[in-house]
Amino acid sequence: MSGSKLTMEFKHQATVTLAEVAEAAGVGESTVSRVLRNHGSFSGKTRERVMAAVERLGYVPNRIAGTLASTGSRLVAFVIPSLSNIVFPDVLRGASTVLEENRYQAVFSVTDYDPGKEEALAAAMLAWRPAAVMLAGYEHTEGTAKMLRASGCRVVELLDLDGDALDIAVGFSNRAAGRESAAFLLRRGYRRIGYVGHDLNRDTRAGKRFSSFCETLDANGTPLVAHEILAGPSSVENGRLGLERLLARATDLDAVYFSNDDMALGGYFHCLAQGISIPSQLAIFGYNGLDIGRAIPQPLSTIRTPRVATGEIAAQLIVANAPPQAVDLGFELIEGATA
Amino acid sequence: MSGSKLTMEFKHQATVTLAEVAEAAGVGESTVSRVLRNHGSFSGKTRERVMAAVERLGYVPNRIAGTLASTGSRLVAFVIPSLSNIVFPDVLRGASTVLEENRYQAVFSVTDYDPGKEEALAAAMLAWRPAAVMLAGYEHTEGTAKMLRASGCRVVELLDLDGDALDIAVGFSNRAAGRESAAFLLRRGYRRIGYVGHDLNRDTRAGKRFSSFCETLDANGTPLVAHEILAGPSSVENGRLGLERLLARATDLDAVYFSNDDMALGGYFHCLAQGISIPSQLAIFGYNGLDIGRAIPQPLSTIRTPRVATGEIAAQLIVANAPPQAVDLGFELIEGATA
DNA sequence: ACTCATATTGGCAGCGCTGCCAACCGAAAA
DNA sequence: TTTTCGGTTGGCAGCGCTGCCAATATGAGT
Repeated sequence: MSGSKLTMEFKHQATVTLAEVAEAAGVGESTVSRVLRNHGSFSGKTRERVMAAVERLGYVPNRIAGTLASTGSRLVAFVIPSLSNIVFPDVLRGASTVLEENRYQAVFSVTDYDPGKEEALAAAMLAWRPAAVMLAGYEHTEGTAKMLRASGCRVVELLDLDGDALDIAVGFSNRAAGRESAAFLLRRGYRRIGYVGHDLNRDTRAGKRFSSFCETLDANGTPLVAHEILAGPSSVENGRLGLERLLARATDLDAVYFSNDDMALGGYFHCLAQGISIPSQLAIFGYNGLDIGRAIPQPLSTIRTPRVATGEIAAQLIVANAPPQAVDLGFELIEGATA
Repeated sequence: MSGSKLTMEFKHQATVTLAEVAEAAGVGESTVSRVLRNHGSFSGKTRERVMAAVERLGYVPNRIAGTLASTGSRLVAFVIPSLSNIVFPDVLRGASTVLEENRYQAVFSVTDYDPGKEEALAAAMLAWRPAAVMLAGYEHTEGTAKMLRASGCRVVELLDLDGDALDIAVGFSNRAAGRESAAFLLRRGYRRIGYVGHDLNRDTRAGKRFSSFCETLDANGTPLVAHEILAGPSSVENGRLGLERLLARATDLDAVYFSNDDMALGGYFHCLAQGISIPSQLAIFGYNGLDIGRAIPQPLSTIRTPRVATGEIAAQLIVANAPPQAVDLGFELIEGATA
């Protein structure tokens, strides 16, 4: 019983409305609204009276009501494949900084790399009438694309530029990354190259890197010698396991390309544990440019991607209501010491 | 000009309302509402007619309006210190799974470990009238606590149990973690112990671990020999740097406790690079139980924390509208090979 | 003192949906 | 035939705020 009483008291507290503030301040509702949003004109003493009442009553504006009444929503919806893959927290981090500065609010949901789930979650997001929906890459179901197009809200596709954008795209070319990785290894003189990766049907961006990587090797007349694809998400452990399996099958590799740095670190540790010397016996090349790659005894050779910047720029474009466009942030090849 | 026309078309598309669906289906608004929420009673043929109209018009319910009209909001607000520290993405991951299953929506913002910012962001969150606000730990400003208490919405404090909860708390005791870490090292025979950590004023949970760790050493009559605190967030690079500095000052340490696994990995790599043999010359102990700690050549000795489970349980309690309580999920000491 | 432009202000109709309530519709019961 | 009752259904008043517009106040100019 004291529980329910408490609840009621809470409810009462929570329920201070604009109208009550207006009454307490002895002004009209619209005046309070103008003062709080600092929009329109009002006198200094009015402002003080209103602020005093707000303070006294502990008024917290109701954004739900505000959003319904006005037009734009200041909500930005992220539909991301994963939170385990550090890429996405990094993007969110970049975006949230900019969004918070501009009083936007981020909402998110996680698709687990499942296009069907992406469609369902995108629909759920649209129900909040966000200012923008941000998703990873270009590979969406027909339904998702149709829905987004029809929604009238801005759409930002992140971390990929190899395809046609629905509206805005911010990122870099994964195909170019795969190509440059291969070119680098070839330039360094490696010829018997293998690959260790995770599920490419789900992570289509990793798939694009892999296929361009292979094409580049083919064009050079030194095709990929062997590859090992592990089910499940990328992880250090899987990288280690993958390299172990790959080397069991292909003993004479001189370099291995990994789907990303997590996997590459696993490979690095495998070599460390097995006494395989890097890069003289085996070279290792990753993707992402994680900080940890610089802290291991031999800095990891990899490609550094602008993950945080991708989030920042995407958010800035939305805040500024920029026209449709594709922004190429590029990437940086880190020579490192492992290849 | 074609741009503005496009916008208008979009707007038109986006603007399908419940009333239009009702009209198209030849039924009343409330009937459509009942069918869509599968709540209340309606006949089978009515259901079909409504669903057909929804499909035909591409209707997406407006949750903003729905939330305003009804009472509870199905929004859960996360106010987290950081997205760089993997702890928080892990918690979000656990929570988002449960929330999505229950048609709740997660919103978040990042305080950057700043209590003042936390207060501002919590206020902004409250404006969305969420069903619950989830924050890290117990250390909030007076203002934050007061505001949350007055808000009438559920509050969940995560990842800490050493203090008094506002409402619900889910996590484990950081003090116990510090204590057990020290006890483990002592049990193993280490006596000249050092510490490498990051900014403890900001990360108060790391601070609690550190102080309990020291108390335990003191109680044993073998106080901490030296410590090195680095400004800025925890990172592998800082761990490496920290250990380097620590060893420069205290040459005869036999074990080092790190504020978390990131830092510990940095220390591990430093030893690897310097040829310091682990654990015979120097033992290393971390905190968090990251996967990568198991993949390095010598598995890291550490404490594994239930980060994902913390998010899951917290979300479940909110979904179930559980009464105020503190849930201790405990942690697991991993003996590893580095201490 | 009188006029007119400008600065302030309040009233009120929605935004799109939910919740309540009255109305309606057979079919079973009287 | 009339009454009864549960299953269905539509109408409509808000939820709390914003945007528009009319009303009032202020102040400078003559």
